[in-house]
Amino acid sequence: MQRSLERVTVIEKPLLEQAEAIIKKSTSEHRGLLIVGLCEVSYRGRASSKLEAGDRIIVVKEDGATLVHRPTDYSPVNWQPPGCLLETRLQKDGLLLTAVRRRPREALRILFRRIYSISVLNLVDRGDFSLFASEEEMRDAIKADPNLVEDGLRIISIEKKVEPGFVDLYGIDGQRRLVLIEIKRKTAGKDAVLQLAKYLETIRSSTNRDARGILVAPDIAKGAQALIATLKLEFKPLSPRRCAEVLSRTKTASILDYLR
Amino acid sequence: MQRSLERVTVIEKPLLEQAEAIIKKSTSEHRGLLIVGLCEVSYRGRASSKLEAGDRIIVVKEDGATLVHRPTDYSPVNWQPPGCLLETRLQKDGLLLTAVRRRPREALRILFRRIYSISVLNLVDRGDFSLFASEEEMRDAIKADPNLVEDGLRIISIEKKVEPGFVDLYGIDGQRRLVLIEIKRKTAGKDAVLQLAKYLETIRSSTNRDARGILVAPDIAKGAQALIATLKLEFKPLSPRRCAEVLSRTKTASILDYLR
DNA sequence: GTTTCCATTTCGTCA
DNA sequence: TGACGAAGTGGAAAC
Repeated sequence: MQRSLERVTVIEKPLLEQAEAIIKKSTSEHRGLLIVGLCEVSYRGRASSKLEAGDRIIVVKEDGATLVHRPTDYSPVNWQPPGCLLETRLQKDGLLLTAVRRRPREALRILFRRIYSISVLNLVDRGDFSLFASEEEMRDAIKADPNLVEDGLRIISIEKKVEPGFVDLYGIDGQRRLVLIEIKRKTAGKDAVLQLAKYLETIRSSTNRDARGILVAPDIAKGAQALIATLKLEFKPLSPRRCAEVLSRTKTASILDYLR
Repeated sequence: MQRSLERVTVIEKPLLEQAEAIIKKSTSEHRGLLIVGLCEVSYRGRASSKLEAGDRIIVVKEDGATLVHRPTDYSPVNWQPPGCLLETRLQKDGLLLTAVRRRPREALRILFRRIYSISVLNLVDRGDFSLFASEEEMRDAIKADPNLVEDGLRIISIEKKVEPGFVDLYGIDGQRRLVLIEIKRKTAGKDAVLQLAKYLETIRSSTNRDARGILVAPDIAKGAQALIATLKLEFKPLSPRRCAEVLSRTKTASILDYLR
């Protein structure tokens, strides 16, 4: 069939009978689908939901991942993760598309009353994706250039085990004092401060040495700010952006330079 | 223009020049778009990312929400939330679609090398969406029928303020003892146990009365199980599903009966 | 497999 | 609008 060689094959306003055949064939061949139509949606599984009739965009991917998108909003209103079992059945009341997953047991049911268009996809995507300046990369940036946090700081270890978990960075400052660093990618809250305090307490009692606790984050919540003062910890503002820049200079010719 | 009255208007294999005009018109009119094409994507903002060339599905919604989907996986590889500013520009190297948001300042750049199809959407979706048996609804269910947790239990207040936060339910059992209830929609971990223990400690010291702590959840993690015993707390298995059923009986003829 | 924690979390609610 | 917690969170890494 020549059409299947096309990256996209569009069928406009198919009868539900036609749509049934197209969808069955596409899903059996593990092809992606874009369906725009009038439908009702229900879900049963980790929770239960019901979506009354309306026009929606349904994305069915090669791996079975199924998304039901309304005309607005970022999130799909209903969905099914990759690896689910897809079934299509023409009923009296419409064309039923079900996506079932076991473990957890859950089922998505899309009942099409009308279909405006179906796009059968045959896409090729081998492009690499890279994301930077995650919390881990912030650690790397600080490790590469501890001056980001404080002049004279030296990092001894990262993700050091300190009960009851791991402290992000562990170092020694210019006055040879121990420094614990807790990193947050975004606004740090009380939890981060308390976590750091807990680690600090553990370190102080186990080493019998004083230690500084520095919370590194792009910003700090008000309540956390007060806690910082109360617990005599410190806060050092540092954005992921800055870390990405530092990483781009420190590590290698960066992909950042690629981005305009 | 008659075509705009259609729910879906498909343009297959447009020249990039044509695509530019179509996309500009559609976005200016706040219409949704489905674009399938060969593109490169970059993002700068809360983090930075670069996606090399490949075939993708781009969903642009009426509210500006923009999703870049690869042929597999649930999550969009890149996106921009609703309310962003969309711009289209034809360049020598392709058709550039940018979605910019302020606060946080971030930009999504999609450079199309080729476009396989564009679907201009004109969708109508007024259907109500209802999700049930969320954690909040579990609270409601237990409040409506405290026997779900334990016979003779009476609920005094919900979301009661207990430093350092709020305890889900606050009640009195058959022996007139205070009962704190922590609810989790899914498997409860140590964090839930520790949280409950903290509230319990606060209550015990502030009221000088003993109190029971009951963790209500569909399941409990192994480590949390051990903690429960150690801290002399209690665990009561209760599924969101069960809560939904109870709510359906208690509240009104349920939407549950609707499903399936 | 389960547990834990991060996320360009998103999404809701509430002060 | 900001802050805080829940989510059918999803996703990755650790164990």
